Amino acid sequence: MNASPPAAKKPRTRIQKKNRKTILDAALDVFSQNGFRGSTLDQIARAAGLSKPNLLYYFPSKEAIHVELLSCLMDTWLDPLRALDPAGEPKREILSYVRRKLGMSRDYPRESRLFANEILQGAPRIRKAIRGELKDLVDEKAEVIRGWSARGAIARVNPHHLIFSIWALTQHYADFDVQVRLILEDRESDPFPEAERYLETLFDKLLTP
Amino acid sequence: MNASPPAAKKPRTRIQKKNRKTILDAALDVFSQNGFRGSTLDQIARAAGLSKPNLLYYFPSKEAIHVELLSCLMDTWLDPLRALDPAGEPKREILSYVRRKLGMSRDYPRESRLFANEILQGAPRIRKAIRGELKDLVDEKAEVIRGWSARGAIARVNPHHLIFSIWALTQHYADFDVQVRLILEDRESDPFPEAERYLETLFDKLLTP
DNA sequence: GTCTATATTAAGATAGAC
DNA sequence: GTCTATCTTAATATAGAC
Repeated sequence: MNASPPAAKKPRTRIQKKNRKTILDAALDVFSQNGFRGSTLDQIARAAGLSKPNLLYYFPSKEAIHVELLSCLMDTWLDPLRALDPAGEPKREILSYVRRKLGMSRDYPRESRLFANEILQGAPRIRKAIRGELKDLVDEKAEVIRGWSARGAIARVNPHHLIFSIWALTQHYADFDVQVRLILEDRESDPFPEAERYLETLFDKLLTP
Repeated sequence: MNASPPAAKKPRTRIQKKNRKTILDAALDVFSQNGFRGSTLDQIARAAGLSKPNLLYYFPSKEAIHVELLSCLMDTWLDPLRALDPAGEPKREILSYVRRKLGMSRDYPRESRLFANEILQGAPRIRKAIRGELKDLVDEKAEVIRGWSARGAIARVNPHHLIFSIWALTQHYADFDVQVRLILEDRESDPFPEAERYLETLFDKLLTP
């Protein structure tokens, strides 16, 4: 059995809350760009405008900061899928999900890259959350989509792979942002408007029965 | 100006060639799973069955191994797109490209993750190749696809985003393999057959005029 | 060409003053 | 709560024997 990592200190005073937020935001910057092992406490401390020992006053270790970030953000990350409404108009619901998810890539690219780094490296710290709450949510929504397919409201598609494809296509614009921008350099200074049109067409055609 | 990293030693004897290959293969294992900074020479040496100083007899530094890997593999990585034939039947050509690219994710997931790690972290070591040979190839093939669209052989789509979507959808099955398998655990032990069917349908519908 | 031993630096974490 | 100084370990790289 592995011991669970030491839990982060519970915030009490106002100043503690503020500093913890500052640290987590700086850590998100650093971890999302360099991965866990590629990031140093020095970088995070500098980004947060605090000293290294002061970081470790608020969090017991570098690992604890990373774990805290991942678990805090997991919830936000799943919100767009949670909002998929079984009672809504099927195709509109899925297209809205695509739009919300692309919006996350545009507005929260750091979060996307944080998760991408973690999963790419075998998801050592969020395996449990993936097999647990993430899988449960996906299975639940896949069942909804299967129902829509079955009654002919949308085309027949494998619902799990449909969800994967939405993740892949939208997160690509955050995770591979550098590459996308380098390739489009002389064409689109902001790839997102075109991406939105393209993905709308793609999923509209895919889902039309 | 940055000095360019020292070039790797040119192989001369048979044993040198063999050892360099062993080292690069081991390094691919390690770098693709842990990223550059997350990997250590110890890990690579152990995986290669050589001592650490022996590694540094063949390559001047850890960085040199990484650079050599990336530049050796870039070519292989672009082969499927190079094979897209302007004289072929348009939809069939694109669907074949998708199939080849998905095959790369299945057969060479380490290479996919090596590039994903690199790009995710800002592509510090392959920026030039992206703006150069990669962009040139993409622009060239995008022009081919634009021609196919214009003459009505396939539907009207943004060719650059079409190429991005093929990358995103196929590489997802290599880069996020852990997540895909954890979620499909009780359904598909091998995600690739379903992925191939799903992607074939998706691109067929997207491209039909 | 390959190894053991080691120099050198970087990074996570702690001690203890204020 | 915050800082300076420091301990400790791990990692890149080198020296030098064989």
